[in-house]
Parts: sequence; C-alpha cells; structure tokens
Amino acid sequence: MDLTKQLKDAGIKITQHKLAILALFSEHKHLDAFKILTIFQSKNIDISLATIYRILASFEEHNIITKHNFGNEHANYELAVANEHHDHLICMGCGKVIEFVNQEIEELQLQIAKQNQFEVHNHTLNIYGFCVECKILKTSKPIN
Amino acid sequence: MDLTKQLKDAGIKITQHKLAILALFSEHKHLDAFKILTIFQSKNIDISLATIYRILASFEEHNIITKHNFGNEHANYELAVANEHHDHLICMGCGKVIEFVNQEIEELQLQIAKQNQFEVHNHTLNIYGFCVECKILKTSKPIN
DNA sequence: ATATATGCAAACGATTTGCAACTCC
DNA sequence: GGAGTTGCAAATCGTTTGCATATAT
Repeated sequence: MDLTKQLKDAGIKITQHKLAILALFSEHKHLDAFKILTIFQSKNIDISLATIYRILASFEEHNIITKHNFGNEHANYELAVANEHHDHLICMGCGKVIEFVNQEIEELQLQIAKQNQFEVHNHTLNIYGFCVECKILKTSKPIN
Repeated sequence: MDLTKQLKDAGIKITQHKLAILALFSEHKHLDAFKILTIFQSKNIDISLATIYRILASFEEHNIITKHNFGNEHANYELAVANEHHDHLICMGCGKVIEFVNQEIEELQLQIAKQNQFEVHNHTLNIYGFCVECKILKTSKPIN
C-alpha cells in the first residue's frame, strides 16, 4: 500500500500502532476511538486512548480516513476511499452502518446548492432507522 | 398557540423561562443552548445553562423542537413544524443555516431504504459549504 | 542523533445530574 | 400543598493537551 509512503512523505513515522490501526480498518469499515481501544485490549496490544485519538487525527489530516458524527456520541471513522463519496443508513437498534451511493441524490443536491448560490464543500446524508434484524427484534438499545 | 396546552397536558408547568425560550424560537430559527443563554443575558434575564438544557430536552421530548448536530460543536435546535421535514445548507463561513425541502430526494431515500430492507425513522441531509456572501469574502472563521 | 510518538494524568467543553430552595396550579 | 422547576456546583463523557520518556529513521 502506498499509504505508508504517503505518511512518510508527510514526515510521519510508521509505528506498530499506526500499522495496527490501518490493519483494523481493513477488517472493520467503521470504527471509533473506543472500539479501537477495546479491540486492541482483547488482543493484548497495549495502547492508550490518547494515542488512538492522535493517530486518528493525523490520519484524518492526511486524508487517509474520514470522520463522521452520526449521533451525539463518539465520532466514527472510516477509510477515505479516494473520490468515492457515499452516504449512510444507520441502524438505531444495533448501530450497524450501511453505505450507499446514489448519483441522482448527489445531482439534486448540487442543483439545490446552485439555486441558493451556495458553494458546496461536502455533505452528509444519514438515514436513521432499523435494519432487517432489528426491525424484527425491535430492541430498544440506544445506537452506539 | 396550542403548544402550551400540549405541554400542560403532558404535566409540564408553563414557566416564564419556557415561554421566553418559545418566544426566542419564533425570532430565531436555529438556536443552541449557549446562544440562548447569551440572548437572555443581553436582555438581563436571569437563567442558568442547566435550566436551558433541561427545557430544551423537555421540548424535544414533546416534539416541540428538533435537535440537530451540525458539526462537532453544540447541538442546534429548531421548532419542529409538524410533518414538515427539511434539510440544511450550512455555511462554513458564517454559520448561517438555509433550509430546503426536496421531494425527489425524500423519495429516493425511501427507495434506498427499501432496497436495504431498512425501516426509516428519520434522516438528516446536511450540505456544508459557503453562502453567497462568504463565498466572496472567504473568511476562514470556523462554523459555529 | 533527533524529530516524531507515546503514556500518563490533568485539562477541556458540552451536557447532565444531585440536591436544596422555589414556583406554578 | 405538592408536583414540577430552578440554580448551583459537582459529575460525566468524549476528546485534547503538557510534559517527560521512548522510538523510528
């Protein structure tokens, strides 16, 4: 992967922690700082929350990952696949996140922006509800 | 307004503070807790932040206002005009919020949810960018 | 060697809460 | 009078930061 090169070029050292976090993202599409901590602890990998936050911030700054704020809670991160924007279906039951892309919606947004003489930088479209499984169970666990 | 009746029926007392906050919402479409505190202070009205948060939470619970999380910062509230859902254009320069409604987008979202066997509860579509004025000035003040 | 990373604990900022005093119906 | 409300200060929770130490290149 040339991600590491990209980091090196920015004067960032490749450490075990950084590689481990990158590896996590290839297994888990959506992660937050605490989830990363938990996974590491379960693998007996020592790391502090502060370090996780610092690495996530650094990755975000170098456009390796993208930060989302789905609710009031923790920020959520995902790999920033170049130029592939997508939106999210977020399950309020289990917290699962489903991604989708819809070109028509993208275009409608640009139209709306134009009508308002608005220069679009980015956008987030989050649809909250219940996924198939939770629709049936209808547990009332809060989204996490 | 029958909002007060709605509150009374829910066993909620109508206090000066609550009326004042309701009044504020008819002047300002979008407010956050701190902004409310500031406005009250400028009018020499004594109120504590805790009370503001409690009132906002209570109003939200009774569907009088809606809570939005536009950025990482403070939560933003607006009157919940019954069944009139709308989305937002958010200026990253001056923080201005422009509302819009687009039926086509709404329908496309329902289609997408259906395809994913997802039961939609609600959604938020936020378009971030610069409004006409800020597009020209391009101040880099953070959105607030 | 030295610039960058890390851990720890303390600091932060928004929001919440316990509790005693207060106000509306 | 009693249920619901308020203010205050302390508590929470996610996240950030200062500083001294450790590590990558």
